[in-house]
Amino acid sequence: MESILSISKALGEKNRLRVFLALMDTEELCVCDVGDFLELAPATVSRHMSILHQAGLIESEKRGRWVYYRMDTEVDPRLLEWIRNSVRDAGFLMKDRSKIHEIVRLHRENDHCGFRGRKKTV
Amino acid sequence: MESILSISKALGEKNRLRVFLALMDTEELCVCDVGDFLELAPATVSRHMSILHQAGLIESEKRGRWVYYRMDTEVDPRLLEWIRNSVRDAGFLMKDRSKIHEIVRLHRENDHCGFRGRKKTV
DNA sequence: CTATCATTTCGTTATATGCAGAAATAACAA
DNA sequence: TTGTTATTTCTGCATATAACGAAATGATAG
Repeated sequence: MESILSISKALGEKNRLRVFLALMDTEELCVCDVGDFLELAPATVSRHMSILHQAGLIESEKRGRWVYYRMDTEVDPRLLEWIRNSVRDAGFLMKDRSKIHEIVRLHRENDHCGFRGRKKTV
Repeated sequence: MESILSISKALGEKNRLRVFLALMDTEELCVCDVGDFLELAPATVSRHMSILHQAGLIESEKRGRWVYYRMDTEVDPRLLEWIRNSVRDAGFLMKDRSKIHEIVRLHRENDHCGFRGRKKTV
């Protein structure tokens, strides 16, 4: 029951659910990808990812300066089936999908967040 | 996505999850059954049931003075499969299971909560 | 009708949680 | 080394939510 509870808590917050759905559609994301995606501060994103991780929904891998998150391969396929099926409608999802793909594209071409971030163009 | 979110929120609270699991194992429960089960005030129980109801997880039927809640027949079977499978372990569940059955038995024999409730036996 | 019981709604309080900023840690580049 | 970027942890604040009691509502019994 603890696992149902922690998973439900993890997915019961809009931003975390959006990240998880994005990771069902994207190989891997680092914290700065997600930061641009959700438009939240890195500290906040880090905390959200930690909650998803502790629920066993995602796994992390550190490569160089970046921590990449992806779907945990151990996630119960029954859960994924329910989610995939429930998300069929989702005009919302289309927007998020193109958004995350665009962000990943930019981040991989340039140096992740580096090309902007703290650099005020004012 | 809204449905995933509201369902996850609904099940992401321990007492609501316990009620939902109980309803996967019990035909129907009224508010006072659940009150004795969770050991919470009727007002609190009513609110929890309302949240489960709004998430589409349970349906209600008023019969006489009582409102009976049961699993909503429209709940996605994929969700139920995940839950059923995740709950296999659950030594906790055994305690809750016998507790709810005992409460229902007592309530159906006597007049629901009436035989005690506000009547302090001190 | 009046009384009683079950439930819901409302108001209040305590706790939990999302958020950002600052500081700490880690990895690399120069 | 020093500087830069990415991430995490910590702290404080604002909002969300779970809890109760009291009052309102609905239904039945007398």
